[in-house]
Amino acid sequence: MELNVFEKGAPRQNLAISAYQQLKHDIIRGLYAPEQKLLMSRLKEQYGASTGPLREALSQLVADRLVVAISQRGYRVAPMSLAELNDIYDARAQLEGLILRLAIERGDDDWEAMVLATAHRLAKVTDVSTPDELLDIWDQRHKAFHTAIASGCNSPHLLQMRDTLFNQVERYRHLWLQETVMSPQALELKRQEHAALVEVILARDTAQADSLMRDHLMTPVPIITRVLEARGIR
Amino acid sequence: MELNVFEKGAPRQNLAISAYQQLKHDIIRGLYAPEQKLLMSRLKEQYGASTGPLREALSQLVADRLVVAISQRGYRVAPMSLAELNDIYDARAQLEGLILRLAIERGDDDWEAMVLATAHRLAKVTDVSTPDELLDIWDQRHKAFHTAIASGCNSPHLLQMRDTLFNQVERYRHLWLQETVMSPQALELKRQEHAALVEVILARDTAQADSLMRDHLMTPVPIITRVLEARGIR
DNA sequence: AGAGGAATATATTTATACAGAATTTCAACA
DNA sequence: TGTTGAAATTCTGTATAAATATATTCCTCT
Repeated sequence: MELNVFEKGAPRQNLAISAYQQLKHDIIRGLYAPEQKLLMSRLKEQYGASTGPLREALSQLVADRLVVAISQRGYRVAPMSLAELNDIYDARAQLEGLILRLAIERGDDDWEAMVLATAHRLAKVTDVSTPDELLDIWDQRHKAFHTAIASGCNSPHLLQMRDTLFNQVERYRHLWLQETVMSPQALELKRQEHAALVEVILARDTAQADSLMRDHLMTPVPIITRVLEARGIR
Repeated sequence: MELNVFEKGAPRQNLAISAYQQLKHDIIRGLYAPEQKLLMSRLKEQYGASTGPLREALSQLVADRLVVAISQRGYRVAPMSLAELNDIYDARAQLEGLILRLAIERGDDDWEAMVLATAHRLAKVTDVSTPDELLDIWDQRHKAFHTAIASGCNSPHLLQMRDTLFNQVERYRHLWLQETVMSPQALELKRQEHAALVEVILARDTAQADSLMRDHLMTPVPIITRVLEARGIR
């Protein structure tokens, strides 16, 4: 009998797909510098795939705006800039605000329950052991919390756009996570922000929720700005 | 000296790129039915490219959500449904509303000038000769008008999301354009809607503009619904 | 005889290796 | 210093081979 590693319905792994996932991961984590050339020969040995699948993976990363392609001149990691940082975070705050207002308008009881549940899981994350594990689990539950809130808007296409934008944000956001080592104080502050968010959301206070969400999303920008400037990126 | 056909910065033509553009065009124009299988062998002779470039083109169409890929089972044209129609148009109305509010808030004098200019070009489109040409030119200037309005928001990323969503809308929108043969009356009605939009936009009347824009964008939905139902799509 | 299911055959996707075209590099020279 | 022109590198596309899925045939059992 064959051993079936994959979930039912999940697409079986291609070289193109796995190369795409790994490359994306590595670019977001800053393994390759912005504007660095992505040499086929290097990628081939790095990801164990040949030109065909790799070009396919790179095409998708171009669509994600994490890579730029110049015909006959290969692929490069997309540049980073303060202008892009500001625009991405602004666009994200605007979009997330829109989605939140819709969610408050459209969300049902299941949605409220989901928001409460994910908020609770996030608040309880202080218990775990090592700092590395803490950061991983906190980030994962933090994403789940915000995704739960957004899901209330009930629009697959708006949520898809939110995802796409998040992919682009994540490269900048990673700089923030590296910088902020998640002190107990910072964690407690975030916990309070989230609690406040939950409260106004469940009270269906659109204006207040919108405002809190914006502030919550924009806080990393000054820190990331500092990091980028320190690296000579303007 | 080399002859340079292309704009500065515009990517030079690849087989992958031209195959992508043609395929996208053909899918939007309904040349391939929803869920129709896209056979490599057929695509190869149709677009004069071999598997490599074609897979690359198809990858990008998957990112555009115009094509779906199933591992080891090839590519299919993305399905269409009433649910998707409604969600796409809703998401678009919401996003366009958001962008319009920001444009009214942020747009400068150049923006106002551009809105007026493109509105004028659109209003003057009745003069041209054949009906086919009329539809082409009207559609082109109509897009330019709405793009000019949106550009005021001053956010490349929001405009990029708008573009992406518009690609997905266009397959449905094409059904509407085919159905509405652009009678002089319909054209006159649209002209009035656009004039009203320009007026409230320049008056910076956010609420009114938002409301007019929503109505303007949502009008095709009932007609497209009828067409889809007539084709047995629900 | 007809339905169900294994076994075979065909078709299709996926990956690789190679050939041709374009670009970049780098040294020689004005 | 700047330019020119080969050599090397790299990108782009095709042909081919391997893996996988789909269709067909044929056999068995009720």
